[in-house]
Amino acid sequence: MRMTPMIESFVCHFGEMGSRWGFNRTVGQIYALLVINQQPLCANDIGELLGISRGNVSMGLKELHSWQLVQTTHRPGDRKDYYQSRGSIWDMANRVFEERRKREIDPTLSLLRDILLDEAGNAEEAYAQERIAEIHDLLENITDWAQSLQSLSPEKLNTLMKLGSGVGKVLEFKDKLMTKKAD
Amino acid sequence: MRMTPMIESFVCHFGEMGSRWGFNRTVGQIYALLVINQQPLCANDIGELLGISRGNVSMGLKELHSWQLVQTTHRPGDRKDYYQSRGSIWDMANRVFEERRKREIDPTLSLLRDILLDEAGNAEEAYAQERIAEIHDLLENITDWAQSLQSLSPEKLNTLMKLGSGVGKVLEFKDKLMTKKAD
DNA sequence: TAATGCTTTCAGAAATTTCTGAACATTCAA
DNA sequence: TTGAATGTTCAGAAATTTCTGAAAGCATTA
Repeated sequence: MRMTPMIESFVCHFGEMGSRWGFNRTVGQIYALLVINQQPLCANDIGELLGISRGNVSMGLKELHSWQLVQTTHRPGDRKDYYQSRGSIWDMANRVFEERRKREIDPTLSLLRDILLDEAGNAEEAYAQERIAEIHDLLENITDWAQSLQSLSPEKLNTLMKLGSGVGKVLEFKDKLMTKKAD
Repeated sequence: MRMTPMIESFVCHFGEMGSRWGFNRTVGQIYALLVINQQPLCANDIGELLGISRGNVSMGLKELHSWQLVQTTHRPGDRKDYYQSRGSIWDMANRVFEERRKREIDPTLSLLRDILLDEAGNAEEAYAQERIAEIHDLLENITDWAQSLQSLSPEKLNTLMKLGSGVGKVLEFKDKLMTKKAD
């Protein structure tokens, strides 16, 4: 593969974007490269295309592996490992959400829970606990919800997203039905 | 205010969490302090409580200000600025989403769009464009959807979240109705 | 107009993160 | 058993981010 300007700008940008999403620049660039390249690439190719050291490539691939975003393939009569992106773009987004939840939200939730179990020592701490409870509940709601959305089929998720704020109407409708039933 | 162990652990952790969410440790800690403290604090208090320099406090508050997460108040006969967190926890979450979208997603969408406007120079670029289009569409869908959810009232959003994956059932139901209507 | 009390700015220091490359590990073929 | 090809690790170098503190700015009051 050659680095055309189009491909280079994508890979570069994805590197920067990556660092916002919880992995570093190199990891983002390696992944970008593998996503837009139909043929699997070996570690050497990757290092040369991105101009980074072998060690760095190895560490980056290790990271992507732990995120289950790449898979390794082999060619007959060739001992090199070849790497490919794994799953659909949807899978990728899910993985990123999941990983971030595990690394960033869960520990926070657990700390907040611990704090809420403590007895407030004074009025200030009592107030603090109220606010912390709000944050805890919000985080918990959002993550629970995100998880239940992930269990929805992609088609249903798509319907839901297409609905946009129109989902409000559907909810009203459902409310009406529930009320009738209760009569 | 005093830094009790409970409050200290919250503030510390929020600092680390903050750095994952697009603002640095200090900004996270200052915000945590203001959220759990009912009384407004002045810059000096903040610096002392967190053990950071005057300049750092000022920069942190400036950042929080630009995110519209704090407001400044004054006391009669006191020239110092006092700071308070602003809005509900929900507002805070919205602000964070919004800011992150503006800073992280929008530039990427715009780059991807530009790339998609270019003519593919060869088969490799054509394949790359296909994958880039997938990413673009996914990002666009998600952000559009997130935006339309933000326009929903908090109560409706809450209903929706409580529904969890049960939203699937409601969608099926709506589908049936739409089909009947079309008959 | 000078002094005071407070905030802001920013150059460079300190801390943190990322990257390199040499050393080591592993596998296979000769 | 040796050596060639490849992958992995990790100490320290390089790059990046964050923080400090001194200087400057800005009102206000004496």
